[in-house]
Amino acid sequence: MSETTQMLKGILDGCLLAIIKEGEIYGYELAAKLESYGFRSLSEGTIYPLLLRMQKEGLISATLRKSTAGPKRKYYTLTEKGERELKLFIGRWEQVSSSVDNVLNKRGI
Amino acid sequence: MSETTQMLKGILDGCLLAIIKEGEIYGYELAAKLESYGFRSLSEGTIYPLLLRMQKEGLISATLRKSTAGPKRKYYTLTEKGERELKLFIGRWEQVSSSVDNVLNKRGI
DNA sequence: GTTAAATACCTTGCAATACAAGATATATAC
DNA sequence: GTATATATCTTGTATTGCAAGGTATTTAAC
Repeated sequence: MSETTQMLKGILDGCLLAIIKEGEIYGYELAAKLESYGFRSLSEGTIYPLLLRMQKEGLISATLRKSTAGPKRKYYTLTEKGERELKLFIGRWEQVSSSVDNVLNKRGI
Repeated sequence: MSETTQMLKGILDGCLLAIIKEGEIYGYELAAKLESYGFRSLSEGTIYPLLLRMQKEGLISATLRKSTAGPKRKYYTLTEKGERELKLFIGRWEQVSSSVDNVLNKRGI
């Protein structure tokens, strides 16, 4: 297991929501986009199950479309519930990341 | 399970190392310190197993001392291996947190 | 037309870890 | 002796990233 694996837990789902909010996108493209944002190569074994889970939870919805080169693509968009969850995620992230930064910079609140 | 629980995975151990590096400290005190840095009440069921694990891995070492009010305290200090691990953690944290910030601020590298 | 490569998606099972719940022990104050 | 605050540990559960392996489609090369 990679060293950053544990660190991504509870973070990846929010990042996917944030990217999907920018505009309709399909899984394969998402993986590339995450890498462009600085995430080290995330495997499909990570992304596809996550997307399915979030779809089942009603955070995102999917529509199939034909591709110009390959099998059908599954395009995802954010639902209202997904937008609310994204806001909650951002709040949690700000709380946690500022706490960590406080610890690393050695100053209390 | 709390919402931030998953987000703390792979982050807490590094934060403990960073606090222990500041100076000898025991578990009970550590919990209070974490809260002062902004972490919401972390239970002892989280902290003590983590400390034991890190001790077993040789990242920290412990000495028992009498307390003025209560049972003996177990004071922890950082080992050399722990210092190296702390540096690695900081590198991982900077990589991951900047990636997340990139996603949330919607700008690629 | 068959083969190869790139695209695109899914499933199963494992490993790691935060935490709830419960247990134990010491010292002080009443 | 009883209550309270201090201080530590153990067991079991839930969640989730990911490796490994599988399937299907389109285009291009041979």
